[in-house]
Amino acid sequence: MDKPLTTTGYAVLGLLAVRPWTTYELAKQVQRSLGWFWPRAERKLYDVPPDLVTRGLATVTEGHTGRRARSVYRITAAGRRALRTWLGLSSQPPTLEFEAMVKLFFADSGSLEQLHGTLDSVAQDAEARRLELLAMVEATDDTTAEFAPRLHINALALRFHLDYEALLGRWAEWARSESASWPSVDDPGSWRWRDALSVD
Amino acid sequence: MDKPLTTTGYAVLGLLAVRPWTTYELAKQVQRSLGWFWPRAERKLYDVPPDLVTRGLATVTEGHTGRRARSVYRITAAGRRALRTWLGLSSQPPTLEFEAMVKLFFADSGSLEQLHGTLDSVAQDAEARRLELLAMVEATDDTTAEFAPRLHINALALRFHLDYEALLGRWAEWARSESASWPSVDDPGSWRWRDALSVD
DNA sequence: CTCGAATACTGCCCTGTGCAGTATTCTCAG
DNA sequence: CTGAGAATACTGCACAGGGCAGTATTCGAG
Repeated sequence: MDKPLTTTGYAVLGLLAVRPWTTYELAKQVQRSLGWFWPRAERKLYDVPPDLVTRGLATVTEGHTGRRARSVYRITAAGRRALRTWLGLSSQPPTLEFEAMVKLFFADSGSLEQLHGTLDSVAQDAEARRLELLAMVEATDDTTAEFAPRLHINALALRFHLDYEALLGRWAEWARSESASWPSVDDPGSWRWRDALSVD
Repeated sequence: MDKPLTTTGYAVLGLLAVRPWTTYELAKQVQRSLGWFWPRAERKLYDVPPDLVTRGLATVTEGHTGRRARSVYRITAAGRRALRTWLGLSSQPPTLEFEAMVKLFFADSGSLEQLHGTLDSVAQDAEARRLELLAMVEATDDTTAEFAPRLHINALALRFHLDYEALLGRWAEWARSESASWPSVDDPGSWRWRDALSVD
């Protein structure tokens, strides 16, 4: 098993570089913080730390709370080196999975009402996530935050995600109002598609 | 196998609603058009059409070019009904997988130079994809385009993707110049993270 | 006529998801 | 002090999906 570590592996290694974690904490923390740009099912995150141990990138301390198991994982020096090396490698381009856009793309097989419903949901969901991000910013306190020495880096990521959710919301509202002028979903009437694609 | 169709299944069904396709064409077409918002490996797309046939949503005509097999898939009436029903269902929120953002998030385990390299790549890749999209717009001709009656819908999707790539590029350039003022990757000096998160 | 590109797939192993299931410990309302 | 529900701490299983290698045929340009 000298296959290269996956991005998910490096993501967990990155968290271990901040402080030691139990698997359970790790599984929750990945979803809270990295979940915004590297979403992974909780299930998967239970497999990753033991794999890091077999690779010598982390160590495990098996403890317990009463009768219940509780494994604490710590990064090793080799783990820090591997992480640092990885930070210098080139990255895969971002990939977007956007189910509502698939529905929009095939909207002419349905009704204008269905398209409007899809776009309204996109706008509402994006706004909900934007408010969730803003609440996280509000709740951040320089003195008590767990990641206090990492707040400047967090801010760069948050700036992107706030703007990204805002873009989603604005686009969905724009698309809804543009398509509202169409006689039907497969006939845009006098609507000129090139006007919608002008580079401003 | 009365499990619900996956989004990938509906995506292929949607293409079949436009016109009949061979598996090979389908595999290429999904990557060219839907690939921007529903990326799937070519390999996977060879499994989908036969599955649609077993569900009665498509039919297959086994033909050949010389000695080589060539299966043409067509949507059925049941397929069109299934597609139409699906267009009215709610969608999963968009998910973003952004490896470079994981690298940014753990940038304090590396150097400022590594962070700048990551951000430069993000900006360059985003600009390359934006130009690719603009070239697609330029090349579109109302009279000959294969998807001529669908250009208005295409334009809504393209507007999003152009703005999305522009956002990626602008964000990466902004993050690079902001972080350029930091004394080191784990010390932002006098840089105030709250200023970066103001809502304008 | 030849060689490389395009066509047309299949097998295999791995990553990752979703869901159900199991069991223990903590917390707080009554 | 007690009982119920939330949080902790996982595992198994089936299925979706990705990456890569491999196979073979046909087309088109020089």
